[in-house]
Order: sequence, then C-alpha cells, then structure tokens
Amino acid sequence: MSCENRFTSELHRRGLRLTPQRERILSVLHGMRSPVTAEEIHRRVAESGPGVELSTVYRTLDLLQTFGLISVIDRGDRHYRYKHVGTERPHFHLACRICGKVIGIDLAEAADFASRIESSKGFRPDIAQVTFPGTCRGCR
Amino acid sequence: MSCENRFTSELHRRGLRLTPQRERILSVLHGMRSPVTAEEIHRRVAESGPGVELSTVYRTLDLLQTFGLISVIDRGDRHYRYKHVGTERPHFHLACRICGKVIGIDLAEAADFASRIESSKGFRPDIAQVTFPGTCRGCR
DNA sequence: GTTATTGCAAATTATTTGCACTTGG
DNA sequence: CCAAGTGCAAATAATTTGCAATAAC
Repeated sequence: MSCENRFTSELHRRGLRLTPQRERILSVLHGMRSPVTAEEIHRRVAESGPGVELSTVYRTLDLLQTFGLISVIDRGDRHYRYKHVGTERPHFHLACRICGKVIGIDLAEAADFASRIESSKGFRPDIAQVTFPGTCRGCR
Repeated sequence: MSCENRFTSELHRRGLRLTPQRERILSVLHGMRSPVTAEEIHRRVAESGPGVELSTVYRTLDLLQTFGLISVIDRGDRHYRYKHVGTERPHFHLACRICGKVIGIDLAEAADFASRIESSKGFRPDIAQVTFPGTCRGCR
C-alpha cells in the first residue's frame, strides 16, 4: 500500500480527517531524500501554494510519528529532523558530524549487538530509534 | 588525579579561574548517581547556600564538557542531562523510557558492532556519545 | 450538522547573550 | 591591577497550546 493510502486509512480508522494541509506535508516528506526539520517542511510547503502554519506542521508530524510513517532523527543539536519511512525495512541511522550526511542501516546489522545487551544487562535497546554520531569516510 | 584537581589544572592551563560557583557545580555533579539537567543542578546548588545563576550553570557545563569531565545524555525529550565522568572508563548509556533509569555500559561491549559498521559502511560511529532508549528488565 | 482541524497569537521551555559590576590570581 | 567571571535581565529558538472560525465527512 502506498504511504498516502496508509495515511488515509490510519486517519479514518481513528475518525480523523484527511486535509489538504496534511496531504501537502506528507508529500514534502515523501519527496525529501534527507531528513528535514519542521521549519524546512514549513518552507517547502509554502513553495507550492498558500502557506501552512508551522503549528499545523508540528501537529501533523505528531500524527505521522504515531502512525509510524516517519522516524525522528536527533543529531544532538536540538533540531529534530523527520524522515519518511513508509514501507522501508526497519533501520537506524548514522549521521556524520562534519558534513551532516545521514545513512540508513538495516536493523539486522545491529541484531547481535542488541541481543548481547539484552542478555547481559536485561535491557532491550530500541536501536531503530537511534542515530549514531560519527564521521563518514569522506570526512576523514 | 581527582576530578577536582583535574578541573583546576585544566582551568589554569587555559588561563581560566577557579571560582566558588564552579567548585559547587562540579561538586553537585560529583555527588549525583544519575544524570541531571541543568535545572536540577541549579536547584541542588541553591540548597547548599546562596544560589548560583542558571546561566552560570550552563557556562560551567560547557567548560566541563570541553575538559571531558562530564558526558551529555540525550533521552530525546529535549532535556539534556549531564553526568560526571571523571576517571571512569569510556562508556555509553542505556536509558529506560519507562522509569528513566540510566545504565552505563563499558564501550568494549560495543566494539564488535562499531568495527562492523566501520568496515562495511566506512562510517566510524562515536558510540560513547550515544544513549540507547529502550526498556529495562524491571519495566517489562 | 457535527466534530475535527486550522490559523493565529500568545505561552512555554530550554538555553544563550550583552553588559556593568565583581573578583581571582 | 585587570582580564575572567558572575548576576541579572533581555533575547533566542523550537515547540506547544487556547480558542474562535472553518471545513471534512
């Protein structure tokens, strides 16, 4: 199912409504390769017609998170960035401190690590939520 | 060397000064088991005498970070928390979403994972900076 | 028609900054 | 002494909230 359809059906399931604002916000996220801040979404939406309020962007991002259609990336700079997930496999992120590039890695790559932590510490880490800061090859 | 001495010598090395405010802030951090927010440090410092300004707390936390005497924990709730590191071995953190408990794990536990990411993606993750959200045994 | 949703403005929260006064070395 | 540091107040910055008007279903 396309993510637009999934959005619509998740909305309807909860008695919520599909508005043009919500469609446009999702479509901006859909068109972005790299993670964007709420501010950037706000700006992009405005490029394609009458602006949508920033507060509406935040409210929609909340919904999309709840539905699992986007994931949140935290580079530790107090600017949350949002990225469309849609129907991709679960993954986590690497974010280069120098150039800012974000790489998605399949969650399976961290499976050994996660189970090691779980068996030794009894703690189940949610690695799909994590963004690892570090440096990419190009920046070293 | 005790961390107070290290603080003093790092300050002197840069021509900076040891003030009572800085001593009291470090001492609060020193006495805390779990990571604290700037706000909490501010409150604790006030308990032991005339208050220190919140802006001074932030400025001192910056210094302590620069000197590597504290590490920053980000639970993703927009409240940075600071934890005394001192002479401990390098480690990363697990933070339970339910009860908020933070566990420190020796960096060696993540060595295999880190080298796997580095050799397959050319990205060197800085795991000592990461706090993994998740759930602890007690909360499941 | 009803209730969810939006726009708008004001409130909140965490943090930072400018600056005159104070103080450590 | 005198540059570094502090308190204080004001400025930012990102996000959240209250509410009356609007629109989706």
